[in-house]
Amino acid sequence: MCYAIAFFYCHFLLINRRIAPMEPVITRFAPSPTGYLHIGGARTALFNWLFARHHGGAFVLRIEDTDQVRSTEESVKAILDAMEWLGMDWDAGPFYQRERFDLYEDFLRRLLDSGHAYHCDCSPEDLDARRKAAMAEGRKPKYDGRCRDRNLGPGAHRVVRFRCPDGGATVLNDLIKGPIFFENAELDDLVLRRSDGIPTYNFAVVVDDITMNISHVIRGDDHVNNTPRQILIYQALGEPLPLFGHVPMILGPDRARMSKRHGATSVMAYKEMGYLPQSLINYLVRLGWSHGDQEIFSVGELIEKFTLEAVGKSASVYNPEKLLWLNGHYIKESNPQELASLLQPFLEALGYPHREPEYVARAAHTLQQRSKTLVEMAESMSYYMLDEIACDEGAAKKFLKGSMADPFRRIVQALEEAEHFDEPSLEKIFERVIVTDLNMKFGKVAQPVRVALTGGTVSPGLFEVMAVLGKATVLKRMRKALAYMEQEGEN
RNA sequence: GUCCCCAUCGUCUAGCUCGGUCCAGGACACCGGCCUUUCACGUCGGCAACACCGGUUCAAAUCCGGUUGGGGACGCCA
Repeated sequence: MCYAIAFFYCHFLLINRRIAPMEPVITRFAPSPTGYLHIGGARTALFNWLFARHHGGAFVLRIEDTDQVRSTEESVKAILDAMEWLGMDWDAGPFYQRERFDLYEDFLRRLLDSGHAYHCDCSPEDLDARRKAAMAEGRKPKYDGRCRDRNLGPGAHRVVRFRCPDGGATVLNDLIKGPIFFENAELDDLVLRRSDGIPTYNFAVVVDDITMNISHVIRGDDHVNNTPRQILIYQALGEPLPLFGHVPMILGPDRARMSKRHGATSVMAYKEMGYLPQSLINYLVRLGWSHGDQEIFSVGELIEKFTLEAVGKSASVYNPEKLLWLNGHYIKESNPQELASLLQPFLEALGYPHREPEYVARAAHTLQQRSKTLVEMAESMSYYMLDEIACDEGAAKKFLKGSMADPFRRIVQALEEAEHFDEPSLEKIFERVIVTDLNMKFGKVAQPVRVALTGGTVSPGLFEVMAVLGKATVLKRMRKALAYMEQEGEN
């Protein structure tokens, strides 16, 4: 019976929507400034942003700071910084709920006047005790309605509660999950205004979404149960409903809700770890959303292709390895000049001396295929950046043998005479000296040269490295290695 | 405990709307071959899933019911 009514209601909503399409599209991201922007929040923001951009609508940023105790200005700044880094620009805001208290009062007045709200003087301690008792007896821990009909006026230590209908059902016609039915009897008389006069979240969001003309409320799954209460408030106010879309949660590897203990959850931590914003965007959008088999999306493509219909219903597990892979992909795709400037803070952090951006770009270019983060790339660049390289002792012992002294001497000599120091020329020189003159395999000398030049056994192709380093540096390092080998030879 | 949601490879997912084209496709990770001056990149190949039970049907990953499992919500937090 209830379902029949609910179904009918849904049908009504659908028809209604077709007749009066909600134009224009206005979405919002409404974080509470109680910490940094985390992965989950960023994805919610992203979906809202993409949806608005896709429809040529507006994206609003609103700071939900009604929690006086936990909200901080640093958090606001951290969130804005992260939004900016990810490239999600907003068309209006940021709005602060603290600055809108008068507005909430107006709406509260309407509810009070129409009898949809009432004052309540139950103390928090008392409520807590009653909730616990109800739980213990297996009853729903909802407000028991004690003050409902006491006709209390305003006063100190009194809150304002919403008078929830006793019967009937409320339908949430979710854009992602489909219709969801709630018995109103399950809902309770939620607090709209605290005893200190500050509105609660559930009331403030409704007022804000109404007054900001939000057409689509796209938010986390964890808000599903709040939605019927909010719908009831809209109805009590006689205001039209926005459309709701609840996106599934992001879980940690243990399938529990993502939290700090699952590792880095702060967006900005990824910046510090040398991730590119487009990697995070691309990774995040694919958690819950897909477009056939495609994995790589530019932001432009996302705006073009993003729809709520393609968002899945089930929660997804956060997988940092795939993000790493994507970052490697975008590093390969980046142009070296850009990379060089992005690299700058990481190079400085490692204490390398300053080098020309053009030089850094050429060095970075040789490492694009083998770096998954900017941090990794910066670390790999030590032999490009430092004058005195640190040589791995094991590698030196193994490869800088006395038997290599002769080939090295010849290489040095040939290099000294070299007119051009580009890759093809260098390759020709080595070909001549090693293969033709000495009848040796290039592979024989490659590792020793690599150790001489980079101090280690892992690096980009030798000719690439030499071309970047330049004649003077190459010769200096080759001679130094030669000296080491001659010394070894004597022992 | 009550309410709500979800359920395809280890993970992200395609397919489910319109049941046969799916002994289930792609990607990450993993394993192996090739390429090769190291490491990577690239490339080729491999491993690996429709949670379970029942129903509807000539036919079910796709529809229905139940079970189990997982998640979320039950605040004068958001």
